Amino acid sequence: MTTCSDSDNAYAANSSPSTNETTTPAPIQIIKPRAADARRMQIVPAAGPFELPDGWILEVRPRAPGSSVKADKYYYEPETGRQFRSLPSIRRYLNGEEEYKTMPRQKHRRPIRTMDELEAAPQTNIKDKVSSNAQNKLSSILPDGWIVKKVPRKLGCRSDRYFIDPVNRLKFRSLPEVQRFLKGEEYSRKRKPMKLIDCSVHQESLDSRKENTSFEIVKDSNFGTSNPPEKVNWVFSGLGEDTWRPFIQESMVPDRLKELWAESFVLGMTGRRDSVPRLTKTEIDPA
DNA sequence: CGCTTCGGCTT
DNA sequence: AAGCCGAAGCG
Repeated sequence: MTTCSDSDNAYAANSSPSTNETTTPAPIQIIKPRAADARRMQIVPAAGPFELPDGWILEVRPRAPGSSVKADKYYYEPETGRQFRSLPSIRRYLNGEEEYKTMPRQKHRRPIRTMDELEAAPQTNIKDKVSSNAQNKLSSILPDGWIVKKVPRKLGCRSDRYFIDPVNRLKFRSLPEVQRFLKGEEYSRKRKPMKLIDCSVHQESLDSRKENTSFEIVKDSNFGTSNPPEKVNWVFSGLGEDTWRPFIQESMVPDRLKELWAESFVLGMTGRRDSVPRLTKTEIDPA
């Protein structure tokens, strides 16, 4: 069973006579005809396919040419003129949901505070085997110091990975993207790396980061010779000083190292571009 | 417009 | 299963 209204997108079916490429086309309004025998009341299934109810208005507002997104859609309820930004939002509205405008968010889980909780937590895969093929692949592709961020999805059990270059403060979505970047390939408007946001202190930006997120730092060949970490999980454990806590396999990272990493991590995310420290063997070895 | 998440397709 | 990536959803 596939959800969503597949891509039956009601773009103005090539009936637009002007085939100008350079100018931004004007918004197009499509009024969905009301079926003669349209039922007064419509049952709206909470999940599954859902399409624009009869009589509703769809406005397609094209974006500037070359934009990574072709157009934005706006929907209007016929009687009230109430505007909606998406079909799911309309469905929520018709279902009588109070907060129909925004997607329902997963409840915040209580931050993890203890080792026991950490081990019990499903997504903080500390127990991952360190030397899997995947891990080796990461190490071989990603330059020293790069970070892999794994973001569990709100729904379902999948995750999205991001590859972060802390020095340039860029974020990529796949290894091929990273490789293209490293090769100095041009990137088109699409496929442009994302800039790392400045999440330095305070309010909204921090709030939106409360959820438990697992980070892995990919092995850095400079990270010492005796017992180099293949991977570190950074576990966000609530607000306060000791917020990001690195774990290697099961055990805590020695304090000195931890400090260096934390420093590098935080500065990489928030600091001035020119002040990002590089971890070097000499800094670490003395430990 | 830009970012996050979803979801289909590929590997 | 995991990864890639287009695109929906929405701030």
